[in-house]
Amino acid sequence: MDPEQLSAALLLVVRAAAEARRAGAAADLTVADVVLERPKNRDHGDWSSNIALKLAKAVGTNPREFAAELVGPLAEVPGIAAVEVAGPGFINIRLDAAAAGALAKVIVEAGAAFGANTTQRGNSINLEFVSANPTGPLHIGHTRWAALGDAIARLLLASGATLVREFYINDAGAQMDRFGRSVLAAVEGVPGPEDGYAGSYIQELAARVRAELPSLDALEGDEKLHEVRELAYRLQLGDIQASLSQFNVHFDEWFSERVLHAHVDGAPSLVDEAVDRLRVQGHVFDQDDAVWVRTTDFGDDKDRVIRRSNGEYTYFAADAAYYLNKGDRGYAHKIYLLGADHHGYVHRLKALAGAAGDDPDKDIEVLIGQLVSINGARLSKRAGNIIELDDLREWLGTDALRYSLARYPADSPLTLDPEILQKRTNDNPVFYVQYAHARTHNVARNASASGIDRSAFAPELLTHETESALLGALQEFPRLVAFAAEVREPHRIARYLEELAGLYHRWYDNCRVIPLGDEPATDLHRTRLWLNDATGQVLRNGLDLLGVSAPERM
RNA sequence: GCGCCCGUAGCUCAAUGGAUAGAGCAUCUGACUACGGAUCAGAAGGUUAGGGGUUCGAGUCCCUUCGGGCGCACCA
Repeated sequence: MDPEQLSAALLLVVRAAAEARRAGAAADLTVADVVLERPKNRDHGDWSSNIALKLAKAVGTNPREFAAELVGPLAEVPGIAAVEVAGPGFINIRLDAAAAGALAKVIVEAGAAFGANTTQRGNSINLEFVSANPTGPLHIGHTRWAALGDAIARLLLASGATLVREFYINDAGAQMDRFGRSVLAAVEGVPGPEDGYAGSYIQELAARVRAELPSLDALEGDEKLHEVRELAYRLQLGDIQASLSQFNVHFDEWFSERVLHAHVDGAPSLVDEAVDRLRVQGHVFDQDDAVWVRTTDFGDDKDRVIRRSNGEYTYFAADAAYYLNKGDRGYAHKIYLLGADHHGYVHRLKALAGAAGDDPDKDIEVLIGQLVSINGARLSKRAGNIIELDDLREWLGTDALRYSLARYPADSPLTLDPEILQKRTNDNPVFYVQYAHARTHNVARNASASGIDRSAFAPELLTHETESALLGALQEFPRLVAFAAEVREPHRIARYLEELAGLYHRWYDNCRVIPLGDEPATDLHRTRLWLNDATGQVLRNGLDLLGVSAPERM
């Protein structure tokens, strides 16, 4: 018996009880109103409903009394073993062992698909994240957005959304010239410009540029600068792409800002068109020889210049064109994952959506992630004291790194302690979860060697307290995936996996799959193997949603 | 000054307006002739920064004070 069936049964009972009281409010009730929760405290049963607390007033009684009227009919529902009223009027439901245990087989048969759901079906989403300037290597902040963004993408895809992972390449602004001049200076062995990039990676890029462009010395002036800049840009972007790929983050679209500024066959650029399109919507005005967008109409604290008095576009103009382009490509819903140092940009992006005629509350979503730091130090690419994604990955491994970063909500500032991250202990709970998964495979291997197989399935035998708890957690997984996708919070998957791993270890301690000594193999052992394998499957599916591997041996 | 985020156990952090606010680490006490102990059982640890409000019910929502982070360009 799954939660949907239980909700449907509860709905029927509630309707009948409300009608008996001649309360019209019950007629409008749907399954969505009858929310079942898995109680935190196992003593409160397998499932719990607060429906009596919510409806008591509407049906003209108090919660406990209304709840009491639901208990009898509910207890008659097949698969329900016990129903009781608790506290202020909660209804606690306990399933019988066979109804709860049937899930083990469902999971094993569904395999990798268990957890997939359709709650996001029909949503066409553009998820933009990382979007680092191609002027230097990815640092720990980018690493956090990469881990988080990719996990959010996996959650939404598992929930049925149409989604593209997109990386916006800021390759058209003044920072590219500073980058080019910095590399050129290094190539020529002279000090870099004061406003340039100073990390040691500039020297490395210069060496690679020299090696790949032996004819460089024949060039001069702007031509030389241009060649150096473009080659260094390609090399740096290639490095970024390789870093992310090794980090198991694969973008579907690498969108170059230059596309927005290009005049194809002399035609207006996408940026030109974007300003015109915003003007048509009525949110653009001219003042002091500049062109402005009235972003204050959408909550910004001041209006923003989109085209300067000298005729050049601001960065904001490219963003406007980019936003419109995403819509033109068919993505009704645009999600931006930005660092907290860009939070001042949220109102502007919302205003863009509004000025484009979209709904700022629905069509655009900006997720702000707080900064990551190490030992309290703020990291700066320009100062050159960054900690690179590549170094972190080699140091800690993709699995531990991705898991640690996806384990916390984005809006919680995160301080990584190198000392703790180096330890292979429960400070890195990924080891706890992965070990539980490896253990399920070990048990399955041993079972096979002992002649225990899945030839019999008798779920009514799964009566131990730890089996009931384990089944309860397994049952929650599809709803959790849907919820985590809806609120864009992958850390809920990580926390769930830790709980599930703990429940598995406790079950393992109490319930043997393989007979001890001369004990004969029974259907109980065989049925437990189903539960063992089901748990391994859910651990694997959950880890996969976080982009973390599930080793069969450790 | 204005805006956004945060403040929860000694530490790192959870908690969809629900029941006695939970995990891990650290501390203390136990379980290895083992389906790999990278595990498990138990103890201790809290005025959810302070105050007010909303309601059947507030760590969560609203107001306010204090403390911390970040941001407030015709830069990108």
